[in-house]
Amino acid sequence: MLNKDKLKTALKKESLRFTAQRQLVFDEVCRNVEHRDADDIFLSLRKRNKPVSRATVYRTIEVLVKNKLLKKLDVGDGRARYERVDAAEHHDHIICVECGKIEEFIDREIEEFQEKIVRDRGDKMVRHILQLFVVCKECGAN
Amino acid sequence: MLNKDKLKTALKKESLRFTAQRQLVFDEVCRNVEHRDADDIFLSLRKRNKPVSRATVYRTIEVLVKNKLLKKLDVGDGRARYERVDAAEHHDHIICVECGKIEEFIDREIEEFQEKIVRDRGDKMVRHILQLFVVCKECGAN
DNA sequence: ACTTCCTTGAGACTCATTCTCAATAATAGA
DNA sequence: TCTATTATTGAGAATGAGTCTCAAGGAAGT
Repeated sequence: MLNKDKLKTALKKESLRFTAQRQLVFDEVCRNVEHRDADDIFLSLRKRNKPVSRATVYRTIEVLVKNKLLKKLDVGDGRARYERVDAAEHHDHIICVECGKIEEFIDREIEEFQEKIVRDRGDKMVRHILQLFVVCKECGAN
Repeated sequence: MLNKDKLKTALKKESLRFTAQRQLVFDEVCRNVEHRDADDIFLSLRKRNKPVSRATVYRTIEVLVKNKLLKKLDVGDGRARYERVDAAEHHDHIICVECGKIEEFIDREIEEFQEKIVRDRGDKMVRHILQLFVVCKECGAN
């Protein structure tokens, strides 16, 4: 499905109108720069002379997250990060506490253990967070 | 080691003075009510006629977290929770997105997988977060 | 095109947390 | 113990990410 159609589908599902601003925000997050915060997106649009207000950026992000076109990431510094969701598999994050670099990893086995824990308790998994805070190889070398 | 000594040791290590306020905050968090936010601690002290200012509560919490007498927990609602660290083993959290209940679990195998991932990359683990967001059994039944 | 009612933008507001700074208290030294 | 030094405290101001307000503008159905 084309990007534009993904957005339109999501908006229809939410009974929201398709607008130029929502398209601009979605285009911006689709530029595939990873782990950006809301202000990055706002400023990037403004810089490219496609200004959309902060309020609209936040409002649009909310819709995108709700419809799984965008993933929200909390790295514990009080600013949410967002990353585009595409066909790629679910992944978790390794965050360097010194340089702030965020990398991704996947571990099927851990995923399965998590599922099992929840299933065994009789709960229903909604989502999960697995974050490994490290001093990365480069930072550790200094 | 006695609680008071744990605090004194931490303060000495940080070159900070032992004060009645810091003792009060530490006593309060040691009352073992789990997963409290900073304002809970502040209000609880005030209610028991042991008022300590918000600023001091926050400042003391920071020292306690840094010295691993308290663990900070981010459940994604914008208010940090704190739980006392005692002899008990490290654990992770299951959070119900409907009722807000926070429970704990331990899984040695997941822990080991995490260690291995970091080790294999050449990074050094500082801490990790594993949170399973669920609809719990009780909430799912309704 | 008309009408309805949703969306937008600018800035006010919220709320957790941090900062400021003058008054107070802890510690070291005499 | 008394004093000098320097850290700590508290009240409230400041911060900053995110949310809300509401009048003006725009999308969509008829």
